[in-house]
Amino acid sequence: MSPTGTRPSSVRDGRGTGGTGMRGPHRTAMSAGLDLPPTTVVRMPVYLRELNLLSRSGVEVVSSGALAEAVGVSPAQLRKDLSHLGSHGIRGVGYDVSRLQTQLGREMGSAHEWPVAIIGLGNLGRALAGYSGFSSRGFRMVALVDPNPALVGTQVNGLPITDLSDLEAIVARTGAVIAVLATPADAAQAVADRLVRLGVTSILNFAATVLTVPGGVTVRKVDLGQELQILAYHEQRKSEEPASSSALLVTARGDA
Amino acid sequence: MSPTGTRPSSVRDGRGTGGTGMRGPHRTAMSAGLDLPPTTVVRMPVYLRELNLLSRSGVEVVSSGALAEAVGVSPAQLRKDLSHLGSHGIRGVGYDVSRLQTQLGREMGSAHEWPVAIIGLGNLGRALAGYSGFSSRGFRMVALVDPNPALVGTQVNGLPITDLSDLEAIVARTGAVIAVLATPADAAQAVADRLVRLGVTSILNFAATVLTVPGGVTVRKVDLGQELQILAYHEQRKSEEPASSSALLVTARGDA
DNA sequence: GCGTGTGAAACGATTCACAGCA
DNA sequence: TGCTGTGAATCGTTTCACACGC
Repeated sequence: MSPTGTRPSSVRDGRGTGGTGMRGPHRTAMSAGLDLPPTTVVRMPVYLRELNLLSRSGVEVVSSGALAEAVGVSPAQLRKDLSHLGSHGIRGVGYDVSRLQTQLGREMGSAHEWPVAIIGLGNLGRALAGYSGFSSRGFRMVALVDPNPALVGTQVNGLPITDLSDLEAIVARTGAVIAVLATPADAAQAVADRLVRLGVTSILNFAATVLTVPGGVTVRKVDLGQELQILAYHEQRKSEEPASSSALLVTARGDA
Repeated sequence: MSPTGTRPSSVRDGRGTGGTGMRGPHRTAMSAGLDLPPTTVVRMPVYLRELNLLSRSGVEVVSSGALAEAVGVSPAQLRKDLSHLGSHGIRGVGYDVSRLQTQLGREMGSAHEWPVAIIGLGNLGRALAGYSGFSSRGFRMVALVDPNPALVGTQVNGLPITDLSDLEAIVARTGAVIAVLATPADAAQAVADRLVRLGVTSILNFAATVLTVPGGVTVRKVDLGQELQILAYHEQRKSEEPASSSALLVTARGDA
């Protein structure tokens, strides 16, 4: 899509890598900055979560086979993924759970708590505001914003809802760099534009619309209706299929 | 794909369909049942949504370039995706919006309304029960199930919550083949097992755990904490990067 | 022996580039 | 002329298979 500069800030790549060239893996032995393949990045949080679970149950060492099975990937894939962070396993044994946990956590940015703003507090936004899976993974909701006068001033999970017109002030004050967009689809782009102007560089978009943002801003879209439609496609295929004898249908795994 | 590998029960088998036989509404003898590439399947609902929008605004013809830009993919990719459904565009002109809409809708299973059950009505489950993006895309919530006595009997969006112990009865009665799992992580696998036994063959899993299901059952996982962690990873990289000269880092598009 | 780490092979998805047709 | 449809080239991801070290 690179071409078509029709609209304003579409952008897409740039793949700035170039520059000083030194960027590949192993920039420094210690600490992060690794350029992981996108598919690996997506799986890392899953590994991390499983490691936390293992750690909590007192497991100290885990093999790629065992961990892989727990998270539903192949052992080879797990090893390849982990190898991107350098070599931390012990041959013939496995991985030290707590070491790997630390290493992976640092790489994924779990080292500190990220302040998050939620824009749009309808049913979904309110559910997200109280979602325990956020806080347990190192995120703290610091701002709830909605234009609805009936909501402004009320609290969700102990945090007051601020009026949309105060978006700039509250984001600046709380220092949120990650925003969760749970507005109606037709409001999403306008809000995203304001957020970007404020310095927000990561957006989790629940609105069923494609956001256009400048380079340097990361957007992840979660479209719940889309997910169900994907399932419907598979359902339909199954029902059409006349129980073909040798069929061995594959199960789609997560992937996002 | 099929991560199979060493997994225990996973995959294997030819479609449990057996038992209750064909559940899905009509098998619509006519029309495809095309085996689309997984990445294409994921994008189809996005195209479909945009087509609905265009249709509603009276647009009758759209080019791959225009449609592609609206949904954030490259024109070549869009054409390739659509070409899987056969040739429906007009060279030199573009695609007939309503024709494409119909064709795509049929292929994705939007031809009829799918009955859906939601298990787990905590904050998230309740939000999903009232989520307009489901009904507007051809899904109808027909059963809400939760073990909490305080919730059982109350209504969400006009639909009463049933006790978990009545899961079998309500699923059988409503004929739901698609289920949305919004239970705590530690309850998810057990509920999934029961659902599968009941003939449910598609599960949208919001619990932060990997489900193991027999072959023929499709699972899609939506892990909200994971999504934020992916954003955190990118945030971290940006903050570590000392504003490398001409850096113009990439924006992650969908994922899958 | 066992399990990691990793090149190399296989596979799949995306992009390119252009022939073909309205 | 303009845009679709599509083989061919490219790129990225996954899987294989085996050398290496505990």
